[in-house]
Amino acid sequence: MSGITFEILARSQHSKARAGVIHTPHGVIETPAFVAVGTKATVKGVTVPMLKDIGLSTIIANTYHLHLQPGSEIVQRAGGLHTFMGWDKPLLTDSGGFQVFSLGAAYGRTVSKISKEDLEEDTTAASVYDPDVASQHGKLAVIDEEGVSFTSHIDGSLHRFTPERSVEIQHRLGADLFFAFDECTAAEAGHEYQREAMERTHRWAMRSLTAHRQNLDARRKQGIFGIVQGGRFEDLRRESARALAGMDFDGYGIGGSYQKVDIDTAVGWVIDELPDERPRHLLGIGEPEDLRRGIEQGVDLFDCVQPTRLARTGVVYGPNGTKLSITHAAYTEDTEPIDATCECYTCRHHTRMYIAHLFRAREMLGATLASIHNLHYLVTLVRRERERILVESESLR
RNA sequence: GCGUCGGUGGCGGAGUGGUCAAUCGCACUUGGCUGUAAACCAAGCGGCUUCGGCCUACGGGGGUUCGAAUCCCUCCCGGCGCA
Repeated sequence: MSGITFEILARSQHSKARAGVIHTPHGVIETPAFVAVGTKATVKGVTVPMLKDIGLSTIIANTYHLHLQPGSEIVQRAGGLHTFMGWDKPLLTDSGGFQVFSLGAAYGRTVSKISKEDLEEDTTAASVYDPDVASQHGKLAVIDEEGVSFTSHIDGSLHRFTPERSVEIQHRLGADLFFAFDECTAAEAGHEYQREAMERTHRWAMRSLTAHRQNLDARRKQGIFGIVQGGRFEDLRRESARALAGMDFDGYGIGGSYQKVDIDTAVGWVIDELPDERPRHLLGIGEPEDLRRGIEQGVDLFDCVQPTRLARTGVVYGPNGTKLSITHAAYTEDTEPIDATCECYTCRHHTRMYIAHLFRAREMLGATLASIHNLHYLVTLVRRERERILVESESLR
């Protein structure tokens, strides 16, 4: 018996959207939901009471980062991730697979998880994982069939992740839900490499699932999600989703890199193939428009660094979702809040000119106030979408 | 008043005959950021430009020189010392 269950409460009559509840040992996640990214057991710059005030129900932390610092044994000794970070609500951990991408193929390059333009296929993408090539390029991660070897970005020490090791670490961290170890590929990787990486990810998924099932205690408390890959190729995406659907995960992550248009297409293909009764998590996606599209496609969970990273670099979601660079000259004497219609702590208490001043003066409160606002903006956006699905569903009856 | 040191782009501060429209830092301006090596990174920052250049600039004025932010004279301004 898994530690988590998913219940669908309502379905939109206009799209594939659905509203539901994920029950976890640490409470419920009302879906669709936006999950805050708390990589190193902290949502950067925001305290737990602030997160609760914003309305966040769930945080996702990272296996790779917590393994390197402070180490999963330390977290376990603290009583698990919940106790360690003082968060008593649902928690997820990502497997570290994304770091294989960001420290491997994407390392030192301007490769983004999202590519906006039509990229030419890079048929040599497979070769970037060759150890020699990798060392030439100064990459920190190298992939083989068994797992990934990587050097710590913190102190250069050598480490190795296998699916079993990732699961073991995630058991120690003790989040309510965690992800199977996967390989996130670059959007421009060609079909050949995407297939190779995808098939390896499937084998890793099975190994992760097996490793999880062997730990009866963890199995009772934690759920595991498999991650669909396949790049932007329909055949691969569908194949990947079908393969994972056959593995009886508690839910499914949709991973990989995308082109902007893929949010509609690739996610749609995947969802067609996934079991309806299991939750789906679109990994690493979080622009307002992407959230709306994902929800329409039937996505239940999202996580993204975008709100907090943008906030720290002085960009906030303004009225109607426009992005404001708060340090622009225009705001230095602007007595309005970031968004007069916003009900977040920041907008209820502070002006644009004040926040602009904090950023110019490099005061850390600026990043905190901006993060509160951006998180609130996305959480509220998703909650409203959820309410709409519920209302639409009721009107149908 | 005498002596002395110094006046360089928004600020600080290099440069001390040509490769200087002038190193660098700060400030400023504008981009970028989507499972966080990110409180970060990048570009710009005298004016004009058909992007090849052109013009105006290193306190003011004058001079030496093929050539001056750099040397000389003079004036103005500031710091310090002595009266």
